[in-house]
Amino acid sequence: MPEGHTIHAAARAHSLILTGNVIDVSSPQGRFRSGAARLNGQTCVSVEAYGKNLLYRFGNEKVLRVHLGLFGRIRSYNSSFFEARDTVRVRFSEKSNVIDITGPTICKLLRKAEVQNLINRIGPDPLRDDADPERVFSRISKSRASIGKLIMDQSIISGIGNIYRTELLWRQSIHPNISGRSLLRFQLEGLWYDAKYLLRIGAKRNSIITNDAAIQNGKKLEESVNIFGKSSCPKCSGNVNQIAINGRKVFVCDVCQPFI
DNA sequence: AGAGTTGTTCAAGC
DNA sequence: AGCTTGAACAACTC
Repeated sequence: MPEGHTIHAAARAHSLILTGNVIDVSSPQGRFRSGAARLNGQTCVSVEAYGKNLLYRFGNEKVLRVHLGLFGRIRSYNSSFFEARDTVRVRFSEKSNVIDITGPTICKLLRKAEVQNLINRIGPDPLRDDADPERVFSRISKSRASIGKLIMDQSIISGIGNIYRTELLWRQSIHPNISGRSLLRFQLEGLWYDAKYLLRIGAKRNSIITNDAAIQNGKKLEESVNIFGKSSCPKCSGNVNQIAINGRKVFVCDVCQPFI
């Protein structure tokens, strides 16, 4: 049952107008159809990120939660004459600027209480000023699970994905299979502050850059990372092993990241 | 054309 | 309870 919500918003800070149907993604029919929406003129007052969640707040206190998941994309066009492809779930538009969102795993209007629940259940986000790293340290220190798993658990720390996981652990010389509770304080701090550093660069450049030497000019991912997808370690030239954690590839240098 | 992918969530079982 | 695994889902690229 497609439950369509119609929104028309002008985002002050981002100067966008959202027109179109915002529909729970669980509806297979939930897709944007040009001209299908009747607008109700709600103003988008802010756009905010909590980890990988984007929250678009509207003047009527409603909040649009967008999570791009693995396949979701946000594309912008300079012409409103670009017809939305039929996979578009939300279109923001203003004059000749258009932003389309496709493939989000979550794209849903939340009530106030649901927003609070969401914020409460996701871990501190290194990109946020209000994030408390002690919450992260204490969770990791209590867990027997591997740091490779914990660091990508969005309820413990939010924002880190598969590539940052590999790169962070390599940069901090920590083997992914070491259990969380055996990490030392300086290692926890190393991971947190490096995550902050790398994610800031990523947000600024709109690209994953973890190699200090990489000056990113539209280069490929492989030139911007250290060992993700690589077969040899840039530090010691040794062999890089590929392991799987929760079915995702993780790359490790057993020399630089000793499994103590 | 088929494989691969920068992710989450739920359910079930140990 | 904490942890693990598997499945489902998404849309596009090469």
